[in-house]
Amino acid sequence: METAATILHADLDAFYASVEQLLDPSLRGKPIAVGGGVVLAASYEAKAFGVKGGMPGRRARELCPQLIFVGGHFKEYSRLGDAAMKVLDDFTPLVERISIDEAFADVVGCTHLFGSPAEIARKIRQRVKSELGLPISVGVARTKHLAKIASQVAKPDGLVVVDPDKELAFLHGLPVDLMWGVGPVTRQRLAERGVTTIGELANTSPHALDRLLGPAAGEKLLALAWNRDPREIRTHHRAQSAGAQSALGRKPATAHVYRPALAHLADRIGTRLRAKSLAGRTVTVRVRFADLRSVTRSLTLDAPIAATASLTEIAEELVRAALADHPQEKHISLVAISVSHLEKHPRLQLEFSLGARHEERRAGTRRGLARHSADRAVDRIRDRFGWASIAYGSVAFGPFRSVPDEFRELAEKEL
DNA sequence: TCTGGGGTCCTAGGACCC
DNA sequence: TCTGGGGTCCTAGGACCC
Repeated sequence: METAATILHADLDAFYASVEQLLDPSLRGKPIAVGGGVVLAASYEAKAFGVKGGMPGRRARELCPQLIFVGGHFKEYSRLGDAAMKVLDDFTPLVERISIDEAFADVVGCTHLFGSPAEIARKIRQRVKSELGLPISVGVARTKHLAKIASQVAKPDGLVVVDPDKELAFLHGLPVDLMWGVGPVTRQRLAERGVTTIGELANTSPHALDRLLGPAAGEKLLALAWNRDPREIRTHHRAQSAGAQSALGRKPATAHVYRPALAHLADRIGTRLRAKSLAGRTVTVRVRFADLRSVTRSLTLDAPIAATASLTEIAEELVRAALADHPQEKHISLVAISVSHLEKHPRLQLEFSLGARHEERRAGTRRGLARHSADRAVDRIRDRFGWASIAYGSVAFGPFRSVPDEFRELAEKEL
């Protein structure tokens, strides 16, 4: 017997822009963009002009002179995204939240209560519309990959159900870039071989795909093109890393530029880690030069750290080393820090391994403990009075604010 | 006015161990 | 003096996703 199509992929349409149009009826039916310097989200009316997320605001205005920029109601995005996803929870516990506006759900165990998967999908769409006032598209299929493609095809504000016996007929006529894992580079490489549809990809030799995309990617795409998707619904997974970045414009590659930026980033990351009693062993920095090329440097420690001052020091050292390797680069446009190899830390056994010799190790231990209690004091003050109520020395003036912190938080994954 | 921010996974080379 | 190979970890870079 064939497996039934019980996987749903639900995706709120042009989410931030739809929320703005919901909150301000005068914006409905008009091309709007959330953001300013950069477009964070565009309404469908704006997308019709070619306006897309991530696009510089100036470029967007060129494409669509009547474009209306609106500020973000971040609290509302968070509330409405959660509320929409909670509608899925009312049908099944098997929900995998992908982001603020997107989730998979498996309704295999609840059709006897609520009807067929297609009927459940209709109910979900109807409830999100009537209770929250937001359009949401849903794809229904036997696999996650196909359900996701179905919801993309359904947009805007639609429902597409893929019957198990019509899967390949549905899939093979679609362009390759609808597939999970095909971005601009892969799409271009495939196009150079004359492969533009998923059907053409499916009929390309494994050997050719190997050479073109590498063994793992080739095999994966071929499996997906034949609708063999091994991925299952994962109800809760935790992030493997925590990071933060800051675009700087075009700034001299000097310590007095990157030091306060790194301190701010380390502060954000350290706060998040400590809030979840986590610490990480690997610190990675990225430096992007003025021409947008970037380099990374990383360091893996013996023991995990979470103290802001330690993260800052290591990040500074790594950035110094990266810049020293590229002395001809005089300007930088972005710095980033990421902390990985995360571990739950039961006690204050942190940052002990800063020196090789015994004395140094003891000094390092004392310093680590002192840093940890300083961080805890700051964390507690922020819990009561808000994040901006206190900051580390040179960060106090918060000079790097290309994007509001509230927007950053929307993109953070659960640690 | 030269493009935001938070993530995941894969590859490839080298060090090191057995 | 020359010769094998597997496994794991670390580092750097890159593609991709939302």
